[in-house]
Amino acid sequence: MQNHKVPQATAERLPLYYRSLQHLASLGKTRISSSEFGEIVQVDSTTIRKDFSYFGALGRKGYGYNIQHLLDFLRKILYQEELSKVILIGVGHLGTALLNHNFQKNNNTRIVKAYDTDPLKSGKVIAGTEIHAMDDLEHDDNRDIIAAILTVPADQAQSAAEKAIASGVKGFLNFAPVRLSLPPDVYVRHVDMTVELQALIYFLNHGMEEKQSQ
Amino acid sequence: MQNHKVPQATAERLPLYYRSLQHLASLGKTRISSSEFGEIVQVDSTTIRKDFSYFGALGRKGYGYNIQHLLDFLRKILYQEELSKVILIGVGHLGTALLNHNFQKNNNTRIVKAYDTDPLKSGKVIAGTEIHAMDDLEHDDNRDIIAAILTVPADQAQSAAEKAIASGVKGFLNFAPVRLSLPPDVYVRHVDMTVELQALIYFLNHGMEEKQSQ
DNA sequence: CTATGTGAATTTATTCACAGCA
DNA sequence: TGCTGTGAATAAATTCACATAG
Repeated sequence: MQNHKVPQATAERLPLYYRSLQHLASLGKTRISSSEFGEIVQVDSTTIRKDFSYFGALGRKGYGYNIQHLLDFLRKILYQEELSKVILIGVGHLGTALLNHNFQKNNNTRIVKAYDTDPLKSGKVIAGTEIHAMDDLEHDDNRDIIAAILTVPADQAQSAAEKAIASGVKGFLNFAPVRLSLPPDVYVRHVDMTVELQALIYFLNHGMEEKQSQ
Repeated sequence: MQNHKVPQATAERLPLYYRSLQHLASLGKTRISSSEFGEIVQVDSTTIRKDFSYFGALGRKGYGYNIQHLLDFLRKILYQEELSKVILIGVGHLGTALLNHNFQKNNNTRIVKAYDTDPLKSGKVIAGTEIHAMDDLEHDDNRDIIAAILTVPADQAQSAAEKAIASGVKGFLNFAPVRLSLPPDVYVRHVDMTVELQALIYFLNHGMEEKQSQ
């Protein structure tokens, strides 16, 4: 069995598994059962076993899963063996926060360059990352960049994304509160904090006590 | 037909609809069809019609939807008529960014108070929001607070959440990269940027060109 | 003729139930 | 016995197909 038909829901849980297993490994833990792991990541143990089963037999009956073995496997499938370079577009409050954070912790992803429209910002360096002028974006060669993090205001998101695509970027993590209209070969994930907060308030007010999201 | 059995997926789209309709209204638009709206929010038009149908007939056949009517309706169901007060726990880079942003735009939600462990920060005011000492959290009366935004480091998230619950908070928007173990009447939504970025990288590398997330 | 509203069909995801290996 | 791996059953969400109202 190979990754030729991995359900989307499964794929979206893999990074969570990966990070959690890294944490367990750092505590010195070497094996774990699907039920113990399920409690930690708050995913039903059957779902975990099924998720792993799409990639073949990763565990051992009566034993559970070897954490290092899972990590080695997930590192490959999540392309964490090689460094994934991303750019950040929009160095406002949120963009600056992400630059300072820069996904350092056990994560082979790095913001290598940032862009901003503000001429006072371009040329500066924040947390080791140089800020370029937004006007340069579409002319740069960013074909070695896998994705862009979009932290520009809503009204600039579409045009910024188009410039990034012109420079070679194929994916976006979009923090701007708009949906982008982009070519079908471009993949976008939205991180929409306002929507999340309103959804939270909706569920709290309508009493969905049981369900934990994601 | 009332909101007595609204699917979770529908509920999670309502804030997106609401914001997008606010934007359309601000452009002076008064009516919209499900298909035109679907293109804007990137949700299939049938899904939109079905979503609205759970709340009764909000549109008119042959006409579409009256934007103001939808807005009035969504404002109620999303509890945007009254101000929703939230607190922010953890005034690091991300927390500071959220304080500066503070959900101002057409959103009746406000961060009214922040907490941080750093004694140098408590007492200060950022973007009009006062920062309190983390030690005060569990003793404060936050029963008028609907939710807390958790922007503390992973290893502090669980204990910070427990203190917030002690103070009366019932919901969390959790930015910390851990799953929280909390009483079943507490609702948590996770905003997990690292997971999102890794999922994006996964899909880009495994070629899922078609699908747009969320 | 347009565009909603909705049962029915389909697809996707989760959960059950248990066979089988260590 | 303990725990995985997986077909079968169920549940949830989406999409189809079309009747119907304006």
